[in-house]
Amino acid sequence: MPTSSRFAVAVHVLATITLRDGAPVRSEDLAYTASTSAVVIRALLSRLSDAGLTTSQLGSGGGALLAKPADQIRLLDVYEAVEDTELFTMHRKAPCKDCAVGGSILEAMQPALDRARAAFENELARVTVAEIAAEVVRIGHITLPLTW
Amino acid sequence: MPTSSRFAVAVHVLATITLRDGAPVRSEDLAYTASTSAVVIRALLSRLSDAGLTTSQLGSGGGALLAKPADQIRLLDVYEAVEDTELFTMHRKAPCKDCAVGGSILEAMQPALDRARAAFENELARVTVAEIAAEVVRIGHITLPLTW
DNA sequence: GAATATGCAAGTGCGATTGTTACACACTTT
DNA sequence: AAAGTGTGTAACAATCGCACTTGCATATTC
Repeated sequence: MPTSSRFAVAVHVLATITLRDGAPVRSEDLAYTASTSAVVIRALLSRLSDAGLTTSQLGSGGGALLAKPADQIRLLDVYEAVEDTELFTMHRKAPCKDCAVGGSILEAMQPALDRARAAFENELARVTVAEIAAEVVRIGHITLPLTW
Repeated sequence: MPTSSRFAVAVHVLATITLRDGAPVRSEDLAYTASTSAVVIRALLSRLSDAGLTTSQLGSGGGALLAKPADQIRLLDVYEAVEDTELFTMHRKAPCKDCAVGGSILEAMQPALDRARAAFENELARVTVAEIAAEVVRIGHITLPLTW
């Protein structure tokens, strides 16, 4: 399963921008801290921007900024902005519809899977980027404002 | 996020075996209802067997059987038996440890991600294969015992 | 002994993710 | 205005896991 690391990197990026407190952060710098490339970061920022979480500032001294306060960005918002695949992947080819079980297994599973997904999303909705950023400060003994 | 369809197919397989009520089911027949190949099913059954959920019977008239009652097999057991990847995929390359955020972002996110995962697993633990099989019967208007 | 069914290994095809390179475009500064 | 800076995007290669197929050894039932 090519599983994507986009969610983790996106939270990393948003926490970094948050701690810069208003100063734009270049995709190149974000790429450095996240151990990836600037192109990947820009693709990520493109999704975050589409979701209304960030904005970008062109030209010298430019970079990425938050489009709204960090305490109003939930991890669920980030997750939905950057993650493409469903939590559960069903049969690659639809099950045999003429079979007793195959004909209704998907419908039979759905409520249970929906509840699991809802519980999952509910927890992600409880945490904001601001809280993650605060945790970073607490754990890392960082002195603000951030220099690097 | 998992992109394998193993979990869905495994639940399908277990529900089918459940409704056969004691009669072994050949991997070839399971492959047919799940629209896949017998080799894929056998690989799946190998994992389920390792987890103590199924057993296999060789020879003519053989096939897969449940290793314990269907109402004692939780969807969480199935999920853990067949799914390899973590719910959240972290950075492909570890983030820059010398950076203010990179040095502690993983640790900072972990509690929130753990809560989401726990909520997810908790819901999957509430549902059993027996309940899914009962839903299949209810939705599909099936007359037991299962002929196909 | 013959037929049946599982278990497993090797090789192919496919799709998503990530990384790389290249270039056009917009904005800021001098 | 011109130069420098940074974003946005496209095209391509590399990698990885999943799923499919083929082939065969092994164990069990009839």
